[in-house]
Amino acid sequence: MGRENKTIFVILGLLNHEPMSGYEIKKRVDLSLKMFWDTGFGQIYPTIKTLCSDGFIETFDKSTHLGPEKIQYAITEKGRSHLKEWLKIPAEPVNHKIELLLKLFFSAASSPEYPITNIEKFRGEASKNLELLNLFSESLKPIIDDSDDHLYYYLTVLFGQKLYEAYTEWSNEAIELIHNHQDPKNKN
Amino acid sequence: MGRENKTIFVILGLLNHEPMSGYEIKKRVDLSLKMFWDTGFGQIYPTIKTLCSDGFIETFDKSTHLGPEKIQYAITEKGRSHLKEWLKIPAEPVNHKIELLLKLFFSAASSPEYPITNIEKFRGEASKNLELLNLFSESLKPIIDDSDDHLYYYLTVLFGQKLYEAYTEWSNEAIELIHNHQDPKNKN
DNA sequence: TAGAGCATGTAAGCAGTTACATGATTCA
DNA sequence: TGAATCATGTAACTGCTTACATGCTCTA
Repeated sequence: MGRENKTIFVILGLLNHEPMSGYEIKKRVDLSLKMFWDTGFGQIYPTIKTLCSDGFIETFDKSTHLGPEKIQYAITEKGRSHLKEWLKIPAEPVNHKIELLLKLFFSAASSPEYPITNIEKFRGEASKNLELLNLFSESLKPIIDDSDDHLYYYLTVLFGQKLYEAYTEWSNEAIELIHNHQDPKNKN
Repeated sequence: MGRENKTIFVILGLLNHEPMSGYEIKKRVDLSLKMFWDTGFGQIYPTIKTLCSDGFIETFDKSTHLGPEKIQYAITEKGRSHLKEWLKIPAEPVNHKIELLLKLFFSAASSPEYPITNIEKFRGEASKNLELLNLFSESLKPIIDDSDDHLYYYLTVLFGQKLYEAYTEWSNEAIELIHNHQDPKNKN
C-alpha cells in the first residue's frame, strides 16, 4: 500500500509556489525532485483529477492561449491547509531499496568481476549526479538568504551532495577491498 | 511495476547459502538485508510458492520435526543458475524515495520548527542505525578474509556506515543552516 | 494461564511503472 | 516532411503493504 499517496503533496507543494500545468509539474519534478522523489505522467494526471474533485486544486484560467492546449491548475485554500498539515507530521523512516547491495550481498555465488563492474557503474552514476549537484549548489549558495524556498532547496541539494560523496567513497573502498581479498588467493 | 520481482532473488540468495523455512528467511532479512531491502511475510510466502512451481526451489525433508510445523526449502540447480545469471546483470540505478526531503523541499510553507523536528528525528534514526552497524562492522572486520560471504556482507555494512554517517553530517549542517537563516530575521 | 514468539498463509487494495493513444507546434 | 518537443491522458499490470486468520510451543 505505501499507506499514503505522496504524489498528492508533490503537486500541492509545487502549485503552492505558482500555478502550473501537469506537464510543467513533471518538468519541475525532473529538475528538482527526481533525486529523492521521482514520479511519472501516469501518476500525475490521475492525481490531479482526484485533487480537483476533492477541491484541493482548481483549474486556473490562462489568458494567453498559444501553442498546444494547456490546462493550468492553482492550489485552493483547502489544498494549502492540507499541505501545511502534512508538513507538520513527521516523515516516515526511509525504506531503502538498493538493488546493487542486494546483488552484492549474494555475490559470493559469482565471479568477483561482476560485483566490481556493478560497483564501477554505481560509482559512475554517483559522480555524474554529484557533478550536477555541485553546479546547483554553487548557484544556490549565494542566494539562500534571499528566501526560505532557496534555503530549503539548497538543503536538499546539500543532502544529495553528501549522499553521492558517500556513495563514491564507499565504491572506491569496496573495489579496493575486493581486489585485496582475491589477490592473496589467486596466486595459483 | 518495478519491472521485476526482486524478492525472488532475496529468497534464492538466502537459500543458496543453506536450506531454510519462510519464517527463517524473514528473520535473515530483518537481520541483514533490512537496511537495503526490506520485505514482509505477505510477499515472501507467495513468492516461495511461485518459486516452487517454477522449479527454482523445492521442499527439503527435515528429519527433526520438533516444535510447530516448519517447511524447509532448498535451492535447485535451476534456481542456482537463475541466481547466477541475475548477479551478472548490472543493477538498476537507485530510485530514492525520501519523504523527509519531500517535506523539506516544501517547508517554506511552514514554520521552521517542523522541518527542524523532522530532521532531528531523522538524525536520531541515523545514529541508532549507525551504532548497530558499527557493532556488526567490528565483528565482521577480523573475518572478512575467511570467506567471500563475509567480505560481501562486510561491504554492505560498510555501505550502511557511510550512508548513515552522511545522514548524520547532513542533519547537523542542515539544522545549523536553518537556525542561522532565521536568526537575523527574528529579531523583531 | 496468558503472553511472547514460532510458523504459515490469504485477501484487499493502493502505489507506481510501462506502454499505448492522440494531436498540436516548432524547427531543421 | 519528419523529428523533437509540448501536452494530456488511459489501460494494464505488478509490487508491496496491511490487516486478518489460524494454531502451536515455551516460559514466567
